[in-house]
Amino acid sequence: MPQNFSTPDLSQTRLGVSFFEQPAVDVAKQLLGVIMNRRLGGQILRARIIETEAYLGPKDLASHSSKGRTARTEVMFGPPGRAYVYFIYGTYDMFNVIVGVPGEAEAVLFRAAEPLDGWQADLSGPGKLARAFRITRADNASDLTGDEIYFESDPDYRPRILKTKRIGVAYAKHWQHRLLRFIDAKSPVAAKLRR
DNA sequence: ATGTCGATTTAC
DNA sequence: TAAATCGACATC
Repeated sequence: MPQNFSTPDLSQTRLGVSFFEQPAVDVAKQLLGVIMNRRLGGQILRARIIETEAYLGPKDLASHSSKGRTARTEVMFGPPGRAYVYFIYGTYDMFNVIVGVPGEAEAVLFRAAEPLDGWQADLSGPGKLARAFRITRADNASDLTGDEIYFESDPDYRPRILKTKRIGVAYAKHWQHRLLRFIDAKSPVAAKLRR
């Protein structure tokens, strides 16, 4: 039986480690429009990412890595493409991906997304996004290029990228003013995001 | 051992 | 505009 060698390889659209090896700002921007996948038992939860924030390492006073290497931030100083999940306000888990050069502790926070495939969920905020995707501290340090949580590019989708200051980082001296939050203005959900 | 405060959300 | 809620981190 002759094999069909021209069968499209769907995994080509899946984002690998090299994508996450880029600087945080690049990853944060390129993540807009990307499809996030989470395998839960038999089904897969999917959503298009529409809001992210970049955190630039120990020098960035808004980043947890500016506190140095601690039990909590340890994963930030590790290899890119891994999850950094932390608990805050006694209620929410925040989902991030480590990016850039290992040891430089850059990260991107996932802040909002549009559910796909008829999935009814409110993903407009980092706490709500993580909760809906069932992501908790148990997922900390997990590989985001594997089969549990992974990302697919959608070359046909072109986001309209809006830049603003990051949310909730007023304590971060001059870093609070940096335009490190990225929103896809094309998304209907973008209209109701916090300003 | 104790106090402060947060990469948020929701309700008043 | 403020309360909820608890763990990380700093300080005593």
